[in-house]
Amino acid sequence: MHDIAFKTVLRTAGFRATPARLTLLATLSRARKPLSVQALTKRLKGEHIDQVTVYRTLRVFADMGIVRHVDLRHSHAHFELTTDHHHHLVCTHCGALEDFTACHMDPLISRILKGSKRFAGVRQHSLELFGICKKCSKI
Amino acid sequence: MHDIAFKTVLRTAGFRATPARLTLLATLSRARKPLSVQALTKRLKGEHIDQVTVYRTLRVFADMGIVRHVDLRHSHAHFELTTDHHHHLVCTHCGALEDFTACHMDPLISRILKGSKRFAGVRQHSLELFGICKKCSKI
DNA sequence: GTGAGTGCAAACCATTTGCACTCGT
DNA sequence: ACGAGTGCAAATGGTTTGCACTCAC
Repeated sequence: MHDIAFKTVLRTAGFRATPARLTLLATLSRARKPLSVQALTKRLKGEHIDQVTVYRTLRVFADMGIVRHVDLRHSHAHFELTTDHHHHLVCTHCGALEDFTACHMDPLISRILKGSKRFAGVRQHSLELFGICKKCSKI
Repeated sequence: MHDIAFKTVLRTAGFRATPARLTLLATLSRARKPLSVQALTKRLKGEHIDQVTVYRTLRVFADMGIVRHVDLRHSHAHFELTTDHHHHLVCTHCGALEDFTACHMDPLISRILKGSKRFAGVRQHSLELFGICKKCSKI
């Protein structure tokens, strides 16, 4: 997905395609890993986008469904584009990240829903694996 | 697990079995669902345990591995005993909770580790399902 | 008796809110 | 030109830290 596509996505959803939003989307797209608000704001430095705007914009994106909040068990939130469904391996020692796509949750989810008396449906799921990367395991 | 067992667990791990810690463990044990620090502190009211102590104690327990931090996508953390491995269904509308135990992650995890160049092992995983409960789906 | 554990007050830091200004439409 | 979007400053709220006191060992 690139700049012109982003513009269309925003307009179609009834939002304005401002420079801040387009830059933010482009930066997230380039990053290819979840970014914290701080990291995101720093990478935008040439553009002078306020951190508050980053927060507000990320919330809009999350509500739209094009950005997802990822819990990496740090003290602050991380965000990434939802362009493809994937999850993360996180090294609890150095913070190294790796993606994986095959989570095969659908059979599990439908089995759980069948066994549940109170739940009607599942829309999203969190799934992150926390472990040790090869570098840190050698230390 | 009951009070005397908790005492042993703490002592064995090299920690002191103080009233605050034992009460906290008993409360978590009674709750049978993840509690926020606030909720936890309230339930201990008769005992006059400071919220700061609750935070510090929970960290100790989490480091020991007998308590786990659960991310329910609220603005604050929730904690529960790790006595049995399970996960949660969370209603994104009303916050209703339900447990499920069968997550069958081991095959998935070993498959992912085989395919990973950078990761040596996985120790923990997060997995929560976010959806709509039957009550809220009728509204 | 000694140091781990606790309470209280204050600090910290990620995130949110208020309000006046700006710019996309 | 109208209102959505932004920047700046200030508030908020969950969580952490400093320090003197207490109690489990």
